Amino acid sequence: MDYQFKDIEKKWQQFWADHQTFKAEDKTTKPKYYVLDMFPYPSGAGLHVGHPLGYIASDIFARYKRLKGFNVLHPMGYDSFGLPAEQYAIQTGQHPAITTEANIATYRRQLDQIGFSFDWSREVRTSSPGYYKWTQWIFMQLFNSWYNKDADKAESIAKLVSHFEQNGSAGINAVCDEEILSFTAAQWKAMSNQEQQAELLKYRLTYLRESTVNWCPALGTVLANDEVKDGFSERGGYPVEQKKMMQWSMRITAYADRLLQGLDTIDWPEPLKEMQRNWIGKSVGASVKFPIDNAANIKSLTTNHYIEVFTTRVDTIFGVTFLVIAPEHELVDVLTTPAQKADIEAYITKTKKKSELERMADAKTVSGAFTGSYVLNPLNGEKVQIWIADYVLAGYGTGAVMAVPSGDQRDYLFAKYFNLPIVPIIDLQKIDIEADPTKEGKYINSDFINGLTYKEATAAVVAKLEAIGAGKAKVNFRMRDAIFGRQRYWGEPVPVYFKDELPYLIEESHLPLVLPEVDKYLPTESGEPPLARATGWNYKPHPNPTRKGGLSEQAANYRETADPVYYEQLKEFSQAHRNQPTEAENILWQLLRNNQSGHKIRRQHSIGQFIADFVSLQKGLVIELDGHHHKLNKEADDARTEVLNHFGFTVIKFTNDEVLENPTGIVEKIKLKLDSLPDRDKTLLSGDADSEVKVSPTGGDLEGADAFEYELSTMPGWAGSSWYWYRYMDANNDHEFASKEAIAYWKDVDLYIGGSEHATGHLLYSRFWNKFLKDMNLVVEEEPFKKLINQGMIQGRSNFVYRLIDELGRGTNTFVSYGLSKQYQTSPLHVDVNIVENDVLNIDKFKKWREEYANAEFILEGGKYICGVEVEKMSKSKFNVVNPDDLIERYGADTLRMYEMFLGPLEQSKPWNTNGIEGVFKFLRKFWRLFHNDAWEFTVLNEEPTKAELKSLHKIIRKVEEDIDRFSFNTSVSSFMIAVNELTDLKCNKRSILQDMVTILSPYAPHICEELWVLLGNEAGTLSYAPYPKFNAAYLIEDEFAYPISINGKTKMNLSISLSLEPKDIEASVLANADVQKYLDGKAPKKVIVVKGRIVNIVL
RNA sequence: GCUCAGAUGGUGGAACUGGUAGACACGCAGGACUUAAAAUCCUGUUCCCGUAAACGGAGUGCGGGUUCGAUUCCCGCUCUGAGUACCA
Repeated sequence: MDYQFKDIEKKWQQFWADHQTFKAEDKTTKPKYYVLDMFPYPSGAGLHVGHPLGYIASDIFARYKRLKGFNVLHPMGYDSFGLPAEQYAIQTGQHPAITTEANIATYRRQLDQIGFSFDWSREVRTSSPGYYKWTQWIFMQLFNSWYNKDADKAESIAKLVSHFEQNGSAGINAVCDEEILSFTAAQWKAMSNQEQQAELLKYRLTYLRESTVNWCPALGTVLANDEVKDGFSERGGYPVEQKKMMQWSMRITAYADRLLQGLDTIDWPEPLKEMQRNWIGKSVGASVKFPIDNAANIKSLTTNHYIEVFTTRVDTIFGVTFLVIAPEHELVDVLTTPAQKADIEAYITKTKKKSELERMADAKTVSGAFTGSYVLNPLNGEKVQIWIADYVLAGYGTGAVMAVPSGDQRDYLFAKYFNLPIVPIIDLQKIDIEADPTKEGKYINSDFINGLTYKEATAAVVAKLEAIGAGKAKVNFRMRDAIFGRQRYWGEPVPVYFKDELPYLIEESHLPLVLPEVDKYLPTESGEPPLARATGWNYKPHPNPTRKGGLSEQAANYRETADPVYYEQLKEFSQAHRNQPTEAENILWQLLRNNQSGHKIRRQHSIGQFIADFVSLQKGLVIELDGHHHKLNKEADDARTEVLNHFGFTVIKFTNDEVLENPTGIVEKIKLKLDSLPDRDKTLLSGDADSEVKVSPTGGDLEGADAFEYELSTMPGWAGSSWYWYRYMDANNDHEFASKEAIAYWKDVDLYIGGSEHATGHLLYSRFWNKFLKDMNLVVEEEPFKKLINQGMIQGRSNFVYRLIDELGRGTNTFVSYGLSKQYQTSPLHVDVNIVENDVLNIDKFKKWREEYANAEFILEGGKYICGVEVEKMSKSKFNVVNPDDLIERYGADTLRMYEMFLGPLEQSKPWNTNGIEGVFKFLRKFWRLFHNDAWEFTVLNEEPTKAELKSLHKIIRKVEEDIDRFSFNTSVSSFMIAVNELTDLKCNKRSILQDMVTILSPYAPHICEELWVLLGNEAGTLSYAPYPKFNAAYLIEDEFAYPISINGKTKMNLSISLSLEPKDIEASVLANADVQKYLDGKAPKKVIVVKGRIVNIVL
């Protein structure tokens, strides 16, 4: 048979799913290898052709590692909390869980048909309670920790408390807030609990802090910087104001230095590391205190009698001619003299109108105002003017800068503008037209460092400052603590409640804190986050619903209807089902939970010996969802219905497809049914007569006088993705985020593939959480991702048609081919790339594409309509989106996989272009044909292979090994083509050669290889774990080599010479050659270079 | 401005440590098979001069340098892409 990719691919995808072929082992003697793709957000648009690029590369690598004898962990899951689903929910009222579920289903279908070897038994979703329970748990660990600088690691807050109790605040060297109290042990003990908690919050690794946000009252939400344009929201154009807000923050700055150091230990692309280094922004310098002149006479100057600055060029301190402080600086009022008051106030008013972004963006205009006061240079006592200017930001460093106009361009412009002195401080400085920040040369005008070099001067100045107590060497980081709260609905609830305005953790046994239902996904009218809409959602820490005097209510309730004989077993089953719901079950559950139908619905609840998918105990209605399983067991199913009827239950059934197509319609039907039913007769189920149906309490609906408010903001998008690689190690663990054994075995990710857009977000936060978990002894590695590869972005490639324009500038219905378009007046229009092949427009399809083109006319070149081309972002509006589904339909997954790799180096960005895909498809067909005769009958011989055949095989064995090791997948695809071309020329159909070829090719094109593997007589499913063929260099040894003979470095001809000859003999043999003599033209060569096995070069 | 990456035929790209530039594929041109088309197969295809061909010259963004020999190493520049920014 010809190569039937559709049947083959369907068959093997089903086989892998049925046999769990790629399930990673937990207990094995094999070495481990963990290959991970960056967590996808399941967007509504589904996969486009750019997404699978990295997944295909990682899949090839994973499959290759299996062949090489590794136990490979290659999981996939979804970062399923996020803004798009919430936006959609706001617009349509559709629960984000449902949208997300549907999107995941699309993703899964698309991923499956590309033939990835994921271990789906470990799938995780950040939005499922079973997952975010542990995100919340890690949050709790961060809350319960502080950073001990002396130990250089995070420690338990209990340890800090015991230190306070014994020694007070003395001797603590922590990363913490700036305004901490100093106290003795006795004073600590005398504090109220509330005072103590308030103080501890200043140390916790996650803490509440007031921060400024872009608040949009009209939208009732906080906007990111890039959602604000010129003081108005990008969406809707409503005014945006700066608002202070209490926000959860993560003390990532505690880890700044370790995050920086760690970069040297990991194998990541250099540009990516550089980005992180810049982001962390470590600068080594000094802090210097400038005493305020005449401080004693300034009224209300109570605290500091100096202004502190941070500088990276402390060596330039003698060039300081003025000081600039931020307009918001706390000392501005105090320092402003009466004469300057009007100026300063006017300037501050002006500044207030600018956003922080605008202040940073405007680099050209120089502005500022003099306060009228002075500081003294601590090293020479010179009087220095104090100015305010908006280029200095209060939030950065100390909010003050020492200005050195000779060395800093910004200070230079400022000094020129306001006529302030500019003092050169280095002899080589050239400062006639601009500042010169050089470090070369010797110092001048600089007191005791005159004549010194940069290094000497810096050391001398720091030493002097320290000696007189006016400053010290200091390291500053650009990175700030990360805000960890979002005023959104679709995210993890923060496991915190408030008592007397202070945050406390909920009890661990109450995790997960489940996201409550709300009527709308919008902020409240008073501007509170959407969670404030949840009715009765508050926390009551006690009494603890544990089973002191018997069963908890929930458990009792469960036992109520369960057959006692099977109780334990049933409980286990239903728990497992709840943790792994099907798509349809999950969607339906989101719509039925929390009495949304007006009735209490339970899921996976046991009745007799059975487990019902959903049940209302009150009404006795069982709702069953049918998958394939039930269809196959019609008899058993009917029997079950009969028994349930007997117990007084009504059973209604829906298929999964019905639920997926129209979930709300199904819910309507269920409601109608429930309303029409009388209450169930409870006497029918044995032992059930006098038990009372109670609504079981969840963490959410506890009632009581002393219930407390939960935190109403949710966690940001990066929370769930900051630890997910550990969950894959032990994805179904109910007791821990991952077991100690699993973590000890899998340790870290060996290969991580994804885009560089995550450089300063996900990849930095993940490293931070990982280091924290390491400090807590919960994980074993300091760095989570040992090796990282950035896949390049796939850009779109747009096609254009050129519409003829008439004399009046109006568009006509005539289109000019690209090559002729310059001879006419035309305007280019995007045309759908899917009706263009190799830049030739399919005219029939074009006419059908849009009604208005039905009668279009064309001016052709060479009988064809050629389209113009441009590289742009891939987007629907540009009609350049290529969907993998279409390509798989036409060519199959194996072709798509190989073509995406063939496109070029993985790391490089490139425009998507389907032009070459035919070649890859032809290659696979040619490969298939090696195993078949002219009549397409499978024909493979058991003959001994020839030398030439063995050479082809071993060349490719080695080539693919080398290429995969350096992630050069495109070159290995080319090599496969060469090998198959060679074997075709040799008419090779020898089993020993072809079977090895199948193994080598299988990571790239797994479906066709599985099929051929079985045709060759091997057991189905064994290919994925077959040993990779062993390379034997002996087959590649050559006796002769065609030496290129060059004259003065220009190749003139080739001469075959035995490789056993030594350079001296080669030279003699070359010079004796008649053709060479012709080139020499009787002249004696000056020099002859011979490199054995490489080249001969004759210099004349 | 700074940091990083890149620039090779009509196109995607190859050349791994300085040693035959353009592998492999697309496209294009010509041919075979066919009533025809599709599919398939064969041949050619860096540019220029010349041309039946041999042959000759130029050539890896631009200008220099090191070397017997440079796409590869060094110096200077241009352009493209990514990140980042009054960060003290």
